[in-house]
Amino acid sequence: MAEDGEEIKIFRVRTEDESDAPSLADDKKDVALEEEMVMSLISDGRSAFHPPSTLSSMPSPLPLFSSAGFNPFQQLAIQQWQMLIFQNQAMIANAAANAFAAALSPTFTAHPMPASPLDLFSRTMSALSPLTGPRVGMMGRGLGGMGSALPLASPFPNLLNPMQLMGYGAGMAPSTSTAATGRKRANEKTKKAHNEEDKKEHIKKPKNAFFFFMKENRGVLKSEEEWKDRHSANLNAEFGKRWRELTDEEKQPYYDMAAKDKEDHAKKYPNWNASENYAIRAKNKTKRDRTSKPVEGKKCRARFGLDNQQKWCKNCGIKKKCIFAGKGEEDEKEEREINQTASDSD
DNA sequence: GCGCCTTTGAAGAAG
DNA sequence: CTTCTTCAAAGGCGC
Repeated sequence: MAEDGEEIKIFRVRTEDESDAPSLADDKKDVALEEEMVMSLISDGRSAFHPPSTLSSMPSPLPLFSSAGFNPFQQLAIQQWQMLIFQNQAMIANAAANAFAAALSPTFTAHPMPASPLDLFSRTMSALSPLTGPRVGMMGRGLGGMGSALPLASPFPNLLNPMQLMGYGAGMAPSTSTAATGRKRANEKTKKAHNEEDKKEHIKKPKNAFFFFMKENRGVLKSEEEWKDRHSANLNAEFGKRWRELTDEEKQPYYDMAAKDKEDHAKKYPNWNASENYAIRAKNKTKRDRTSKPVEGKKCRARFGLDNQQKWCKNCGIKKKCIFAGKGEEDEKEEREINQTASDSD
């Protein structure tokens, strides 16, 4: 538990109760409009990023993010996302408001103001992530006093975002990366994918709730000064701590994501079995012995020795059956020896 | 290039 | 049925 003065930062999700009720109807209208746009985007069945007539007649979007240097598919995705974002300035403003609230809130230090258009773009991408759904995700904390932040519904449930195309997971954004770094990572990923195509397809396990929690909040934790340069293992330990501090209700959205992931996985790979992955790495891996406890299961005499009888269990102390040991012939013989030694010394 | 670290939860294997 | 083991993710580090 928290010590005096120690601040516990827990990644909580916003519930509907916390959202801004008066704006709900407007938001629903916006979402419906945007869903219609998205449906028109994907209706030709060829590309989710095919420009619909309504968008192609729009004025040029703001130059939020240069798509120069990316491959044509990524460029198209970026440009079209910019168009969508251009139409969703309320959301962008909301992202900025959230970030501003975060900067002002004494209990929330994770999110300073967007440092650049790219930063703002990245955050918006994160907020619109299909994975994030109707939740605020990384911006869910520290908004208590604002009241003006709009709920960030995800209007594009079927749309990939450019960050994912560039190799970043949903909810993640290259906070300080340059476009060149993004390209490098994308190329590495592509190269790796090609190599893996040669081998048998490796179907990964669906993620559990805790992994969704980590995935969604890793960027947030890493933006905190204390955790900025820490090793992943340290971060994960912290995630474990924060996860345990969440209530069941707060964990529920992550369990829902895991259930959805499991369901999708089962649909996609109906014949897949988790054990298919078991031997892939294990055969090259020295098995870590996590169970070996040197003298576990033996009697107190063997565990602690005759010189440490004060550590023996109650039963051993009164020459009865040891509560730790399994009893076999050897044990009985050993016990007889103890008894004999004890009576000899009397 | 690959295992380790570190977490939780799901699932399969083993007892 | 219970317990144990593996693997999902992340990314720096060491061999």
